[in-house]
Amino acid sequence: MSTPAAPPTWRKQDWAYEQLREWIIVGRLGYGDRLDEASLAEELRISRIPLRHALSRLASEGLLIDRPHRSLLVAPMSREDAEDVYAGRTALEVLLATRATERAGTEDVERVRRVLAVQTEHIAAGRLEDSRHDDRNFHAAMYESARMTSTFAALQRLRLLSERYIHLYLKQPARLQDSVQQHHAIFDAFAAGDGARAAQLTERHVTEGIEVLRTLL
Amino acid sequence: MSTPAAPPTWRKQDWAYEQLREWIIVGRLGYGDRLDEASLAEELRISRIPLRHALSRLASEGLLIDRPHRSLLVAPMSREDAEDVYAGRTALEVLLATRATERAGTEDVERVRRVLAVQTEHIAAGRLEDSRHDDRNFHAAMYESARMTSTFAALQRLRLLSERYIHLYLKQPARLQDSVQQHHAIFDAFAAGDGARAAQLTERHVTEGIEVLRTLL
DNA sequence: CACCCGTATGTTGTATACAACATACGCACC
DNA sequence: GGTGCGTATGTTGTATACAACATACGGGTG
Repeated sequence: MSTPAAPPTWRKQDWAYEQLREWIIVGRLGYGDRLDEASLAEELRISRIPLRHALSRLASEGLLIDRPHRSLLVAPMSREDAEDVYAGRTALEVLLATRATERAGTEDVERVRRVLAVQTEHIAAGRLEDSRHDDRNFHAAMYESARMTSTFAALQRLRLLSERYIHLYLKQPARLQDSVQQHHAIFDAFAAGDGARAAQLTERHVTEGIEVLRTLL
Repeated sequence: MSTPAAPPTWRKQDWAYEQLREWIIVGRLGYGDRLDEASLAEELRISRIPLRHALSRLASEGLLIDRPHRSLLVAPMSREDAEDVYAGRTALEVLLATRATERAGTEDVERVRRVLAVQTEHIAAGRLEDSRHDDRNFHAAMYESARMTSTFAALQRLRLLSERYIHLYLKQPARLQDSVQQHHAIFDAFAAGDGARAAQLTERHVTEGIEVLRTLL
């Protein structure tokens, strides 16, 4: 078993959280798996205390189901859940794209431009493994301009839940090309200050995601 | 200090979570207050371990700010934050009201009717202290029909953040009358299967909340 | 043979003890 | 007198040990 030997630079609880989150997203931990605290703690080379912090955070974010006095469960995936998550995302992303465009200053536009340039480079270099990260970065950089930290946090919750689904299809290079092209289109509307168009393109961007998923679930 | 002496029926971490959440909502714990784990644990008559679970959950839900190796902070309130939270709520509640109405069966309508009846009784009996609870129950009962658990959870995050603001004005009996009247109107549209109208009334319901807040912040 | 209850086993929940880190203070040096 | 570093203090982070609860198994009883 490929237990990461690297000791954490920060708090173990944060490190464990990110590790477990990744395992859940890529399916190393799936629905029905037994989440035994002692075994997990041993595998991660930490004690149960920081592990429990990580688990409790994942539970409050919806990736795990908390059942008092019983083992935690990895939340099941389903087509209904994907539809649910994507519908919620659409509502919030449309709002955030609109406000972000309305409120963006020149430094905001530059920030998003830089993030998009990085993603474009990664695609050109064929670095598929960064795609989920780059995608998240682009939207985060853009929505930062909206100055809506609470709404953005609510969106982040839904985005996190959708990452397991995104993982299902983002390995296909063609999808990455589509995605980055759409990002460029959204960015153009954003930079031009056309909020309605940025929102419309964002809605379409999210919608295409669920459409692809419908063919896979 | 009125430390509740009642021992928890369930896990202490859950009890502490609810206790602290309430203290934050009603302002007994406010921005700038020192959240010292040892003192809080002593006050709640529990050890630091369950307390830390409660704190970490509140932090991941946005009521507290987590700064590694430093005391947690109660998240500040501001007019900008209220605008943010209410804008996000509007987007999600409109979506949920629409879907709830579309998907509701007769048993769903009956459930919401019962909840609304309870609230109406409480108002008539002058039990103001239940108002926040009843308000939450009504919307939860209705949105349950939407069968969108993830989107609903994202909304709950925003609703939780708004409860501190709601607390500012919900003590006024006149507001309660308005609120329950609006609930009846929303319920009528919901029961009639008129999703567009239910959504419109819901949007107005939320909007009135932020409008009242603008006069107070 | 079916059902129920007591017990054994294992897992989660909590407390206590210790280690690591951050901050503030004071002393020395410039 | 001001600045910087070392140390003291206090708080958070983690580990270990124990208690409480849930489940599964087995013996007893109808």
